[in-house]
Formats: sequence, C-alpha cells, structure tokens
Amino acid sequence: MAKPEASALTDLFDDESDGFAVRPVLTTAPLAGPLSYLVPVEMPTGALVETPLGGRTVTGVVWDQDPTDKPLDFPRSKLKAVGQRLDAPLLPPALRQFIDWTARYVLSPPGAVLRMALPRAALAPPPKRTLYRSPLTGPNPEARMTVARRRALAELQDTPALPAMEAARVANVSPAVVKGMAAAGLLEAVTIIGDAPMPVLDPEGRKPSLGAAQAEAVLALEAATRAEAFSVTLLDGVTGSGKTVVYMEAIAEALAAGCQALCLLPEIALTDQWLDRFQDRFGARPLVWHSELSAVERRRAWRAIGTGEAGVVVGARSALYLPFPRLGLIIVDEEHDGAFKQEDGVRYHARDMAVVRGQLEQAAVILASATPSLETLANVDRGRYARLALPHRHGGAEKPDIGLIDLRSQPPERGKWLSAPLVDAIEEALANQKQSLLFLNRRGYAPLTLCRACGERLECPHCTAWLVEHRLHGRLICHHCGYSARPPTNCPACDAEDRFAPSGPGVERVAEEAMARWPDARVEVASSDTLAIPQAIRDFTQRMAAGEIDIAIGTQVLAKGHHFPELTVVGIVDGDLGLGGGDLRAAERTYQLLTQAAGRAGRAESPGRALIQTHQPEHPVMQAIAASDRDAFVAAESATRQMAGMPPHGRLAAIIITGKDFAATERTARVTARAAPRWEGVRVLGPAPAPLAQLRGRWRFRLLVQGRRETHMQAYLKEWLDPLEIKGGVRLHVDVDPYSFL
DNA sequence: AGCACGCCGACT
DNA sequence: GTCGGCGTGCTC
Repeated sequence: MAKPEASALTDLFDDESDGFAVRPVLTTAPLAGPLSYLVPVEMPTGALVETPLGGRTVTGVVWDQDPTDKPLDFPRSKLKAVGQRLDAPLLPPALRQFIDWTARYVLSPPGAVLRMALPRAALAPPPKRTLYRSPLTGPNPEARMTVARRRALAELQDTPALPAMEAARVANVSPAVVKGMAAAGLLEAVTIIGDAPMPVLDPEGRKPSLGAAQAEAVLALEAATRAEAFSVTLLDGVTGSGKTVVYMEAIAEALAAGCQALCLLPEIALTDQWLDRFQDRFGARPLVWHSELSAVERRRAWRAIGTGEAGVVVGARSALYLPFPRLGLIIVDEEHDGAFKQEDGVRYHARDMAVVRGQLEQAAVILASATPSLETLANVDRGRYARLALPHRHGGAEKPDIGLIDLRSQPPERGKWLSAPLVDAIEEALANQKQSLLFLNRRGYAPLTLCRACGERLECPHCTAWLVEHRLHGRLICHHCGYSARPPTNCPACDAEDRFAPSGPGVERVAEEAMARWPDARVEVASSDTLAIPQAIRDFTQRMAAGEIDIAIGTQVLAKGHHFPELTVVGIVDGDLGLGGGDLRAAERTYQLLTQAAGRAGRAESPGRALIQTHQPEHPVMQAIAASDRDAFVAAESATRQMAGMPPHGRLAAIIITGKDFAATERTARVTARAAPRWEGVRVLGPAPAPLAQLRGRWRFRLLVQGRRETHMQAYLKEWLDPLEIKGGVRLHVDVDPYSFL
C-alpha cells in the first residue's frame, strides 16, 4: 500500500478522505503498546500487515482501538502507512483480547506476546508439493511394465492426485515405484502450491465402553461443552482411572457442535500413546503443535487452525496462543505440571492463561490430573471450578501398595544406593519375570565431583552450580547453561593427579549398581540423555511394554503417562529430593512426582508395589503418600501456605535483576528494593543473591513480593518499576506467580 | 526485537 | 591510521 500523496495529507485525525484511517497497529517489536499508522479504511481489524518500523519492516496486526487511549499528540501527516496485507487469516478478536490480557497480567510488552502468537514460519510462502495421478492422456505405451507398475496403474486409475507416500500406500508399492513411474510417463506428476489438507476427524468414530463413574463424568463434560459458555471443570481421577477416555468424549462433543478443541499436554515428547488413543477414537490424528515442528509443518498447522480447518489441536503450552476462530473446549491435562509455566521471555502459566482464554472464548475448560495443584483445589473450594471425580482404577486393577524404607535404619552399603528391602523386591520381581522401575530424578553419573586431596568441587565457570559427570558422554556438564568439558586429570585447585571422586548418585550410577548386582538382568537407563528424540522414547516404551527390559532406571521422563502391564516394582531411590530447601512448592512437587511414579506399578492384572527410600519417613508428605491420602496431604500443605500467606492464599511476584558486573548488579538490586512503594498487606523480601547466584555468566539477585490474595499485584509492580531507570548493562525481569525460585 | 549511533582494542 | 566490540536509545 503506497503512502498517500503529500498534497492529500491532512492533520485532521478523523479525516479519511485519502482512503486511510488512523488505526493502532500492534507489531512484533516489544514496545509498550500498539503504534498509530495510516491503514486503508477497508482493512479489517485483525488483518496482518507488513509494517514499517524504524527503517525496517516487521509484521503487524491492525489492533482494536482502546477507548482510554488519548488522541495522538503528533500530526497525522507524520504517520507512516502500513504496507502490504499478508495472505493469512485474520487474528480473531478473542485472541487479540487474550494477547492484551496476558501482557497486562504478566507485565510483558504486548508485542512480545504477539510474537509468540505469530511464529515466523506461519507467514512463510506456501510450500510446493508434488502429487501423482494417472495421466489424462493415458499411460505412456512405450514404458516398461512390471507387476508392481501394473498394479499401481490399476489402483490409481480413479484416485485424485496424491502425494507420493499416499499413492504408494494406495497402490501397495514403494514410493520409489511411484516416482519411477512418473519418470517413465506412466504417472503424471503435478506440482501444487499450498498446504496439505487436514485429515478429517469423525466425532462418532469408535465410542469407548465406560465404567459408571466415567459415564457420569462424560455426561457432565458433554453438557459443559454443549453449553458454549465459560466453565471450568476439574477432572480429578487417580492414575489409571481413564481421564483421557473421558475428556476425549468432550472433544467429540465440541467437534459435533462445530467447535474447535485444544488439548494442552506438559511434555509433547510423551504424546505418542495419546495420539494412538486419539486415532483409535476419531479415526485420524489431530494436529500436533510443539517447538520441534518444521517450518512447513508449522505454517500448515497455524493456517489450518486459523481457517478453522483443524478441529482438534494437541500441543505444548505455546499452542494456547494459536488463532482458533471458534474455540469451544480447552483441556489442560496433568494440570499440576510445572512444565506449563514458561520461565523465560513472556513468563506465563499456560494452565492459568487457559482459564482466561476459555473465559474470553466462552468455552468450556477441563483441568485433568491425578494430583491437582493446590491452586486448582482452592478454586474448587471457592466454588469457581466444578469437580468431577474418578475415584477408581478402570478395569479393576489394584492400587499399588506403597511402602516407606527408612534409610536411617536400613542404609545401603557404602557406595551403593539400593537398600536391602528394595533389592529383595527387585529380586522377587526378577524371579517372577516381572519388571522393575527405579526412579531417580538426577541425570548423569554423579551430581558432584570432588578432589580427595583438597576437597575442591568441580563447578561450572558460568553458573553457581556443580558440574555433573556424564559417563555416557564422557564429560562434565552444567545442567543450567549446557557448559561441558572433559573431566580433568589434575585438580584445578591443588593439582593433585587422579584424585577425583564422584559424589552422590545419578541414574547412570544406579544402573551401574544394578548391572553389577544382577549381571543377567536387562538393565536400561531412560533419561533425557538416552531418550533425546521422540523415536527413542517410542522405542523404549515399546521394549518396556514387550517385556524386553527387566530393570528400567529413569528420571522424570518415566514418571508419567506410560502403561507397563508387567511392571510390579517401582523403587524411588531418593524420596527426599526436593523436600526441604526454600522452595514453596517442594512438598507439593514431591507429593505429585512420587504419587505418579508409584502409580506406574500394577496397572494391569499384576498388583504392584512401590517402595520409597527416605531419610524422613515421618515427614507429613511421606506419610500422606504411603497412606495414599491426598486429602491429608492437601489439608496439611494448604494450612502451611495459609499461615505463611503463600499461594493459593496469597500472591507472589519475583523480580530478578541480572548483570555481568557484580557490583553494578548488586547496587541496582539495592536501589530497586529501596524504591518499593509501601502498600498495606504487601511485603518485599530481598534483595538476596539468587540460589543460582551466577547463571550463564550473569550475576543474579532476587526480590520477592508477597501480597494478599486481593492485592492488585500488577498495579503495585507498575507503580514501583515504571519510574525506575535501569542501566549499566543490568536487566530487570518480573515473574508474576513464580514457580521456580532459582 | 532489530538497527543506528557512539566511544575504545587489534589489524588489512 | 581504520574495522569492530557491544552499551544505549528509538521505533507511529
């Protein structure tokens, strides 16, 4: 769109006689808000446009006029005109509101939130695809004929043009045959520009058989979905009670009503079994959205969602910002999972923001978990969320029997990590040809390496963190910044040669112990190091399900979601990990993780046993887990939080101040703290050096703001931080509702 | 986020 | 003598 002639320009704000109106345009630059541009009058709100900004061109969206905005304080003639409109669906109004809402809540620039919602690849030019069909003029009579070719010709006679893979499947030949036939003139290759079509989902599909509690929950969720009004329902079901089956019926209901449905999962790498079940139910796979998609897949997905062609999307937290034009249902599975909190850039919690989007879309929201967060349970108590319980395991499988092993009275041998009762249980499982799973949330061989001569501990040069030995890679690795180095032979402090000793267990070390103790058993390690790609997770899961592994030793990648019928012993190597320490949610996380890990055992006919090694068997968290008494745990933990004024009974915000220069960073942190406004019911703690005092070479100080539940935390933070001038290479970040305290 | 403008180290 | 490091400031 060309800028109007200078002579036609006017400084009257409302004049549109030149065909342009003054409109706010939100760009992907992280500015405080939208900027004013000249926009052709016929261009609708929500249109994507090339937008000139400071000598370059960025993507912008024609934004909604905020009635509280003051009129422009500089002349209309100085405004730039937007450029070309982009070939893309309009950004729907509810998404625009949602972007503004998120920005106000997490105190990020709206442009930064828009950038999450507009992945670059979504706007890339459409891909070229080659399709194959039988030639309109008939096959080349000169071409050499084979059995496969003849069959392919017959099968593809009346099909529309298909991609090579599809055509090969239909004709029951390899894709190479299809391409060879095209080269020989037996098939015609057509080049198409555009995105591949979406598979069609069938809401009727194969309906599941349901137990009584499931059937009741399905009815309630179907009604909530059909209402096409905002509602939040906690689907509260023990591990193995069939939550997925239940909420998939709500998805069917949304589809039948002509609405789109979104399901958020905490870790997209673990969706394989989920996708199989979905395909089983609906006859095709849903659209998957996560960070590993290729540019072409991303573009296709984004557009199919924006046009409404995609009915169901399953994805990681970022899927929440996709441009659904008629979203009727949002599901957050494993809603308690910390992976829903984004910890850098725009720091939002996808579960909380899902509820907000549901409200803006007038959609039903389902939060599913076997161990719901205290936040969600508090909302149930306050009557804001409905609750549906699935109290029993589906198919009659027994609950695992959970036992605590007191490491004080039954310690493992020196240099070993498995106590006698756990060893006995595994031996029994081996004798009965059953499987065991040892769970330890520590990657690598040993979390700490120290020098026996001088006591020096090997530390990351960029972070305040130990280097973790990984024998698999033969390296020392920092789990915070990724720094990696060959293990030195000499101590960097005292130069003693070969005096290093590994300290503490990681999964590799426990595997070493298991292999030494049971040389005939098939032992395998499952961590993000050995299962880096989805294919590896799939392989591992299949080998485990097929009984090709006797003892699996894994980190939290193993804690959730999987169904291993022959697994009868789950051992928690260090049940105390995460308890204690200054982390608000440590007890809750430990409870959730241990409950989930213990829940892996005995899902089928074979009853399971979970054994938790701990130094504090009397700790209320341990007692609650052993008794499978969630209510007791929640009551105790909630009371503790209430006393301390902590979430969900109070509000928190963290302010993180970082810089390369220690003194300048510390000074900024102190000055910032001193500027804190005094508000009734608000406390500011700090500044304190962050537990990770140095990360990626930057020093870190933290302030913690604690308010009452009714405190308007955003207003407080704006009053405090807006007037501050931060300089000297120091940066300040705000984290509203922080999850990590590092 | 980019990109430009502006002052201090190693090189065609 | 310059090329370039990233600190700081600005974008309708």
